[in-house]
Amino acid sequence: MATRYDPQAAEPRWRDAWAETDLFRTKTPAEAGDAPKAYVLEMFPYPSGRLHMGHVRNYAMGDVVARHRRAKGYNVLHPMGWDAFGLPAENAAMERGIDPGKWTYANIDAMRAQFRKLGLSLDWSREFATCDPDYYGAQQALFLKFLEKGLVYRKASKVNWDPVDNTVLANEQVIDGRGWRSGAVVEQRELTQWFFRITAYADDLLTEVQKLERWPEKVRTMQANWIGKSEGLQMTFHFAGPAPAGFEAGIDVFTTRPDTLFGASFVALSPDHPLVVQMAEKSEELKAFRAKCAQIGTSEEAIEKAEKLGLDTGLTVAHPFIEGATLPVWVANFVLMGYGTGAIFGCPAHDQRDIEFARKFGLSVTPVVLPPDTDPAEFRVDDKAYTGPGRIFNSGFLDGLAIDEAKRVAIARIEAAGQGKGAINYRLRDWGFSRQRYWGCPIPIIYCDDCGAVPAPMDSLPVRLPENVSFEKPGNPLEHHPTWKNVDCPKCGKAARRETDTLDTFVDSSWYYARFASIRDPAERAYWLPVDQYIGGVEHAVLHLLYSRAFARAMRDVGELDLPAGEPFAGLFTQGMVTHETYKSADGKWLEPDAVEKRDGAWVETATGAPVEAGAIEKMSKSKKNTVDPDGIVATYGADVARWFMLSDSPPERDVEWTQSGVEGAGRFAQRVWSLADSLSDAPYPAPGEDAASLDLRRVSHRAAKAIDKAIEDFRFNSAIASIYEWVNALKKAEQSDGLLGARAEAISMLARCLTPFMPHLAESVWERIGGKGLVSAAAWPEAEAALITDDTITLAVQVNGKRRGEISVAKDLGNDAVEAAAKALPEVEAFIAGKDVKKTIVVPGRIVNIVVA
RNA sequence: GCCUCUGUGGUGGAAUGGUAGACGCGGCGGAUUCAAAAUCCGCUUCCGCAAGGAGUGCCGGUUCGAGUCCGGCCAGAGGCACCA
Repeated sequence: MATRYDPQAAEPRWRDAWAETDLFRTKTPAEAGDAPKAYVLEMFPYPSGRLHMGHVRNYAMGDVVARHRRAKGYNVLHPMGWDAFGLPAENAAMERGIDPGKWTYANIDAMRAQFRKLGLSLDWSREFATCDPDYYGAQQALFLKFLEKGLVYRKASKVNWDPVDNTVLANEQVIDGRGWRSGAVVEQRELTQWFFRITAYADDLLTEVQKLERWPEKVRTMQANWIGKSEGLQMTFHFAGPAPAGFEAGIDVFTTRPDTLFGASFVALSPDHPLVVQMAEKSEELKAFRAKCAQIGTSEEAIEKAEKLGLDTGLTVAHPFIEGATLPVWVANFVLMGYGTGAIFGCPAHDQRDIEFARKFGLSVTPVVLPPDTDPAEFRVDDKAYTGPGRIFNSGFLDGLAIDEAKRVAIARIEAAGQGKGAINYRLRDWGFSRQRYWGCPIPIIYCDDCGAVPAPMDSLPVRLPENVSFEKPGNPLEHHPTWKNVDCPKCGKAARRETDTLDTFVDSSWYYARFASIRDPAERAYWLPVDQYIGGVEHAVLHLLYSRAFARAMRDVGELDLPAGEPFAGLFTQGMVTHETYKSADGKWLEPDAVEKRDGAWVETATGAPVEAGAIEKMSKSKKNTVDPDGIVATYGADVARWFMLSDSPPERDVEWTQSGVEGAGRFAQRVWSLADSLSDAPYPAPGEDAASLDLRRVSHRAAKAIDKAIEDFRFNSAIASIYEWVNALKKAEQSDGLLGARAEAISMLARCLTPFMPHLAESVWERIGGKGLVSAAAWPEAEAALITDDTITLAVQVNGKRRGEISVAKDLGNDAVEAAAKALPEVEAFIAGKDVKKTIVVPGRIVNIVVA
């Protein structure tokens, strides 16, 4: 009597069995012996309190890799923890009066329970949350070591201020002029902040990212662009007339186009340039101009319009190469204080911004780069700057040189004159990581009126967050706490104050991977790192992944970490999102998938029967109400089915659309697999037969095992799953033939092992049903027998003039001449070559025959 | 504007330069059933009765052979963006 597989009964039973044997606890290096190590890590979650489908997909992928590696004999580290600091906890405190810590730990408990139901092969003994005092205390120690090494410093600067979240944001956290979390338009404020000197590693971060072969090309380019290296010249323009006080030396500019110096027609300063700030004190006109520039702000719209504003300062500077020539000095809104020196020279003929500026304000335009095959007399620049290749002209000693050569010569001339130097500039800025929030890692600094900023003593760590804070007042609760900030100066003992800023939560996630590796034994850090396979969303391509790479270098420089090339993540995979169709009622309200159904081919609201418009397929989000709750899916279909469907439908790097029918298909498949095992008699089974049918089935099995193995290695989980489907279909068919029991039993034993990474619970049930030894989660990957994955006879396609006309079956090692003859003898081929002149025949052994006729 | 990626049936997607459309979803047909559900089996790129022809966003090239390589376009997605 056929039985059905019941995931609700089976899944908890197997999870208990894994827990009892502590199956996924990593071995120590000594226990592991010769086994290679594999550190498989998925980006750890923020404990929002609820799992979503994106989590299921992310962690299902990681689990496939971890379980596969384990089966292949690796000592696997596959940990889980919580990125637990952050604003949502404070928002909950404000809205509902709950303590952020209690709220967070309750969420962690809820999510851990959900995670456990997924059957992930995690080593829970290494679990921690970033809000654990142990963790953030260690982080404070790191901060102090960085400070000592000069990698952390404090300075006053203009910062991005989020008026809704009441905190500073890093440049990386400002998206289109808005806060990445709040969406509020970001303001500029002058504040004293702690900075991480990420620019110290700019060059290394750029060089090494190019070498990360197991990272997606996309992420590598994104990081390279973000770092933004420019090589050029930094030089000084001397004033032609009397220099303003304090600027006797002249004006420094940075340029990547020293070859176009002869085409310079003006120098432009940023409205925030110190010289402009100084002059504005005595000039109402300049003051007004600065205000006007500041107004435009950084909003998307403002930059889109990009109207060029300018004001002539009346100052002039001397041209470095042309005796007696002078250039006017302007203030221009398009010159940014934060990049280079905050001043440029403008060469309108060969820079689009400069030409727009020059045309608007009537400045001269001198072309100095002549495009190839162009008559100098014919060459004009109107409103479009010429930025292509060519030869230098109108340029004295640079005439006739190619652009690159001219750059070198110009730089050499400026250097010889002592007026400047070849220089490299980066777009990357230091990371301001102070945040004016409560729920974060306290910065271990004490301010003393006499001693200044004093590091908290190492033995006073962790500097703990106070409990019983009030969220009544806006602003930083630590600032408002009655006693917490009052401490004595560690140096002089006088009354002093704690730093009330906390660290950006991106600091917490910049080194957690190292904590997992060393939480049991500090000596294991070197054994486990780097992470062999890191998996997460592409939205972290710049922020988290860049910070982590920089942190790994900083940790190396303070003796905390020793990594080849400084890289923490040897392999990176960025998975796509989970999407779902959206539904809208006639009055424009979003409807949940559960509230609608299809009747007679049209979508209607289940409750009312009112028509529903099925809309775009978008990322699951609460606002569009197109989310599907993993708990419900797990309760209905089981964790295996949810995992399977997440991986089956799309390549892992692409988005996958969640569909009801797809999940049902996955559920059907699970039953089908069960039926294969269920239809076998009880073990023991005979050895596979030697007959042709048995051999055929064995070939299918051994080839499938190999194909699945390879596809998992290559992160082609959807292809691995397709191979499993084919295999199962073949096994289903084999049920109808007699005498295949041995081959079928062998196949199902192999299938159980190949299925384990994807559907671990079902695989255990199948394994148990066929009398497998121990747990299949602990079993080795089935090795394909070489003799069974090669064929004696092969099928070759036969083409005439590149078009397929038939196929032949021949012995594998048949000679080319014989193959050719067999191909030509095919009736369907003969029809196409009869009476024609066969010019040549290409025989690709094992592949194809192509007969070329006139 | 610059950079990166992606374009294949009704649909998600397979194809080391070698039989395009594996596998899933959907659809159609059949078996089983009193009937249904479940399950099982088959068919399913387009045109054509067929022989055959066409076909991987568009145009061209390399090759015996191109979805795949090269050049030029078009469209969509993502990233960066007044970065000198």
